[in-house]
Amino acid sequence: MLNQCLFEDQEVSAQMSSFSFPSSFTFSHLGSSHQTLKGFALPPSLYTSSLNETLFSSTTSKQRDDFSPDLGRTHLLSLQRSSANLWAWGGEKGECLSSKRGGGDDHLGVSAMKMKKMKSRRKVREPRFCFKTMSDVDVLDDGYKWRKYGQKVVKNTQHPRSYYRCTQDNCRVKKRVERLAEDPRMVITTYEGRHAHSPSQDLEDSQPPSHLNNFFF
DNA sequence: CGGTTTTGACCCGCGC
DNA sequence: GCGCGGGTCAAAACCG
Repeated sequence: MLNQCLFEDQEVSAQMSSFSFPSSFTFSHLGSSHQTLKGFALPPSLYTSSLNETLFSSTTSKQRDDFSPDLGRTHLLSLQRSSANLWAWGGEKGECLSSKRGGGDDHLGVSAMKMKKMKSRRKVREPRFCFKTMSDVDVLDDGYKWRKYGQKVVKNTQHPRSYYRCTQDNCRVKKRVERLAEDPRMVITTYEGRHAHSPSQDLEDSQPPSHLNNFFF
């Protein structure tokens, strides 16, 4: 397949299409070590060596019910089916998860408080962008600095999934990396959220383009 | 010594 | 209600 791009979310689709992705997306910085796509980082290998093996996908984390079943996104692995897909929709009813649980904080232990914190973070609706590419290395250099915060062996796969977070302050972008069970040569990289800064070097506060922000809010 | 990785524990959502 | 699977935390280990 060739640069298959799947959008499960109209909003994302609309915004992504503003730069004619994927059929005519261009990499003007091909010479540089990284490339960003309105905040999404695209590993160099993606467009320098294995474009024809790349599958793109994007979602703003709406419920899977919203996904149209005829998109042929079976390649997008369990991500689509994971309960984790439900984490960040926020909005909709405008109610936060913690209020739903109706519990008081008093009986929550320390870790429970932690989880509550996590949940409040999840309220934020963050787009996700997933692609697979053929690569020898698991972690593709996309120009951003990542810190690994977890690794998990997922069922029916012999390769662990790794979880990374952007090291930039105030940047909550995450990505996870795993190899395809059926084809270990393929690396699945899923970005969640959008960088509000430029790649790598910290540049004092960059200048977050406005069109970037409306992806977050 | 500061930042990163490793890894076991923990929590949550979901399906049965 | 319980067990399972996935995502995250955080202490310890590691590394430059």
